[in-house]
Amino acid sequence: MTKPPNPQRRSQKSRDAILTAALELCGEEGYGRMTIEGIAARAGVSKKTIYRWWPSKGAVVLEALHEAADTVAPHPDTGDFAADMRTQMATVIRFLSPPSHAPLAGLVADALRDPELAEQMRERLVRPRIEAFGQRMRRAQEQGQLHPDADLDVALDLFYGPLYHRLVLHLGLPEPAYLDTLIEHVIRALDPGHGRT
Amino acid sequence: MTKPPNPQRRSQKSRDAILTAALELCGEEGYGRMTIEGIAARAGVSKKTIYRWWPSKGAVVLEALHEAADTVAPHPDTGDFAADMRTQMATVIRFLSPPSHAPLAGLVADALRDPELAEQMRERLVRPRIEAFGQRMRRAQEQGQLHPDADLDVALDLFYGPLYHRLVLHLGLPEPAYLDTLIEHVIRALDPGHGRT
Amino acid sequence: MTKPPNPQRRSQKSRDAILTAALELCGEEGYGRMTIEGIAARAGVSKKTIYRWWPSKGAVVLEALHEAADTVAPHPDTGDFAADMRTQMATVIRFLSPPSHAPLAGLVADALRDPELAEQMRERLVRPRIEAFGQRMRRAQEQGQLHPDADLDVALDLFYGPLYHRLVLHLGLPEPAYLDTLIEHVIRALDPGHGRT
Amino acid sequence: MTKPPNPQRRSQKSRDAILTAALELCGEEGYGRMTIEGIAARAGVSKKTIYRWWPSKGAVVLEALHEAADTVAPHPDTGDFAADMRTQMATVIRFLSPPSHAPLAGLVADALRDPELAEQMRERLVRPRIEAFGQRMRRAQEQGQLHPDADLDVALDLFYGPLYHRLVLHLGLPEPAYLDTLIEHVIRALDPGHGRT
DNA sequence: GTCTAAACGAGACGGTACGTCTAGTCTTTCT
DNA sequence: AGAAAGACTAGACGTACCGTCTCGTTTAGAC
Repeated sequence: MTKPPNPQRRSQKSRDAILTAALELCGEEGYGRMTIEGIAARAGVSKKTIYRWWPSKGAVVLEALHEAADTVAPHPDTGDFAADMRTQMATVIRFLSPPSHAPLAGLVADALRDPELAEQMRERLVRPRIEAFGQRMRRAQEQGQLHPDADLDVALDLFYGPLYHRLVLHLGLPEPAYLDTLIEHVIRALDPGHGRT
Repeated sequence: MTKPPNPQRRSQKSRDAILTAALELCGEEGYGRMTIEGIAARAGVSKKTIYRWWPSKGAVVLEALHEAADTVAPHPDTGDFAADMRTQMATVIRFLSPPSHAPLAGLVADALRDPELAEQMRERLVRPRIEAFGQRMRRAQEQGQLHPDADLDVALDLFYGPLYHRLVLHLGLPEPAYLDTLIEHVIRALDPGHGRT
Repeated sequence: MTKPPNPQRRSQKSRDAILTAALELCGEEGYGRMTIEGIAARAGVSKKTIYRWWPSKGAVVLEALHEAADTVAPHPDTGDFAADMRTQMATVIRFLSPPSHAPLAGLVADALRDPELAEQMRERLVRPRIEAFGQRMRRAQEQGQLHPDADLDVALDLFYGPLYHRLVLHLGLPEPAYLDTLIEHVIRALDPGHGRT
Repeated sequence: MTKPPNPQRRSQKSRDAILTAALELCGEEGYGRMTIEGIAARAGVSKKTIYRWWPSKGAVVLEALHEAADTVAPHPDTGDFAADMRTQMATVIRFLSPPSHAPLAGLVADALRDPELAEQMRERLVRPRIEAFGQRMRRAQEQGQLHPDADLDVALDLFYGPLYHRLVLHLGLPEPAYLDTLIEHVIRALDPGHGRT
């Protein structure tokens, strides 16, 4: 019944102010204490304008992260796969700390109870990063730094699983030394040639 | 200043009704839509009684899960470590999948924004299961099914990390065949003898 | 600072559509539920166009009523003053009764909280009708049907006061028989010869 | 579905604070600009508490007026009916004039678009005053100051009609001298013995 | 077996944020 | 330049829960 707004007439200024305010407030007060009203006030924007373009607080944060994310944690390629993974994962860890103020952690929490948001998060935020990881991994295989039969899915699970496991069970994100240990184990796991003789 | 209530005079009937109502409502409406008011109404209990004994909705669900959990996913010991892990992890996966995932997923979501709850969850729900996993792993080492130098933390991260990673990023929990692949990789990773020649 | 629009370039079509839409909506949904947005939508006109020419919803309705009113309740002159008053007042009563009372009652309500609108209503809608009543009364005096010293203000108050009194206190507008009784009383009151002996 | 609140547990303090705040705000900002939010803030009360006991702003003002009204305009009885009417009507006029006219005028305006409120206003605010007027009038008849056949309804219409007529059409409430003239006319009208011989 | 203190049910309270609504302004595009 | 379309800021609306706070009413341990 209520016809959708016309995106062509959208105010770029308001959009930017909203996304900026959301990230700021998330950092200052934590995702949980941040409210739509607070975002509107900070951005100097009417609540209506937020509700016109986003269905929920999570959707705003998702778009803000999407906007910022490409520059945040790219996969470097220095030629040393293990070292590059260490660099990239350290960035991700920094991005998830501290959990209560991390936009991504809040988004993860909301997505656990909002399937629509979960799908958006997966498709817009997660998938592209999985893709980027896949490309880096394939280069590592071509350069002989990773076994050519290594499975992308398994690699993803073993590299990043520990991070989210520790994040959501509050076991403490890995320290650098432990991160090295983890990466070493995973690379070994991905080499099927190392099975028992 | 408000003195704590006397646990000796606590009504067992109310406590049980509250925990039962919480799990029921969680299943029926979802964790997010469940409210303290709703639990009180369903349990035939005053809101005050809930707030007297628990600080938050999450704490109620945590206790309800704690009550139910010991029986949920014990670590079997048939003598075959890989097979036992497969069995146990399959149980965990079932527990993390719809429709039964609501209470735990909701709890995880709340804990991401409530450090107090996060600590309770870790100490009461997670730690005991880590301990149980540790015992099973040590037996596997004694029986020569796992390398004696295998690191407990790494093992935990690599076995269970993929599950939570996939849960919170909504990538779909592992199917049985893929679960086998994962376990195989992890056991290989835990064997330092499989390092480069 | 915003200069007034040039009335010469005003679109007659828009003006008519707005006034028509206002009266229609007033009848269909009631004055209170009618909105400027609704009028604009119904008239196929931009809100801006309404605000350009009228300061408020009340002003639109006022103009619409003004347009329609001259033909509504003229003072007949059959030579019988009492009978003519009965006719005219019956018309007014019909105008103040459901379902047609919506525009005027709404206007009256708005004017009670908007002095600007109140003044417009008095000058454009009320004054001309008082003038018309005055002319009819003076003819009645010339024809000897009303005492030559009868006071116009008092006559107006006593004839029409009961109508508005009953309208705004929701006491029910006069039935025909009671209207006769009222008119009889008023005409008697206006004859100072009928003072105490 | 939503069961009504229990009046026995109602907080008298909140009720009084709300009614007081409503009348104060009405005087300070005017009925139209007064909001439920404003009343709640001024009274130090939650909006919910207002909505729990009253359906609308008008209902609050109605109750506040009802509370205050008995003491406002009683019908004196000095033995001189005309003089007493003059006194009482002057009080009413003062009550309907700025700045004190705000609550009643606002209520009248709201009642014109809210039938429920209109009925409440009539039954709780208007009827009792009509009854009081009727009693005074009957005493005047017994004391021979008013014709024994004088009609209560007509008397009410002719005495008070001019006040409301002038109020809602913004013609200016009667000055004292004109009030005398009016009363004189009305008393004459109510004496059927003064008809033409 | 009373007595009595505290836990209980019920639910009203002050708050906060929600998501919706309309007012009135401003911007863009078309005629 | 006027008008249509409609996005914008502003802010009140009425609702939902929150967590706190009385109220009487059980009820269980101590006397």
